[in-house]
Amino acid sequence: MRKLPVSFYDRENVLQIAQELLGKILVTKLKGKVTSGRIVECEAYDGIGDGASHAFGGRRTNRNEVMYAGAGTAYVYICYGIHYLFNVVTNKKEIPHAILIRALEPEEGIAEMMKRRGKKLFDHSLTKGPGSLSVAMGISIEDNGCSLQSEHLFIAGDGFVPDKEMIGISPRIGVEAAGKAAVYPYRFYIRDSPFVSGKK
DNA sequence: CGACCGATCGTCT
DNA sequence: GACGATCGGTCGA
Repeated sequence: MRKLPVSFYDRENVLQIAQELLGKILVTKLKGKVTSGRIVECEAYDGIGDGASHAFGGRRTNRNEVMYAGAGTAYVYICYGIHYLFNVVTNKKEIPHAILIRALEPEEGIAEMMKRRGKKLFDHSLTKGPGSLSVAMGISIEDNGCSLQSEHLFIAGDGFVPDKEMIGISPRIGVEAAGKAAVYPYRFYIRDSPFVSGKK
């Protein structure tokens, strides 16, 4: 298992990177607890021309400032006042590309994830959906701006690459109000994974 | 199983 | 002062 280098994130085609993130492993190490999960669903947000992006039209505020940081930075923000949503920033500094991680298949530390989620029984909802996976992985607003080369939060590969036909593509979820961008096929997921959120 | 709805608060207008 | 890149519970079929 090998941490993805900055060069993985530092590329121009955010759709390509999003697709390549499927099958990679998100890892956190917090207070001695290791939790990890394989990425099975993500969405690309393609910079200032993307009507569904927080950076649409070059918008730049305290909240989304981290989107303008260099490749391989964590962008975490609060959604609906309740949920932390975890994104990875791609492309060069000042170019606000990002990928929202929407679902994982748990690997290590399942008991710890269940504890964080307040679950007694293991089921697919453990790491299904961006808000849920943040809780399971212990990701919070404190991780906003954190480098993904950190020891406590990173994404790694173990050589597994999903076959092309395992990958589904669809419009993004929850962006109905984004006009033209609402129908862009920027969501990527593993077709047969029960941990994928939304419709297949 | 699908549709609906309330929770909850930081962010931007 | 309105509005979310959501979740989980409830209700009805």
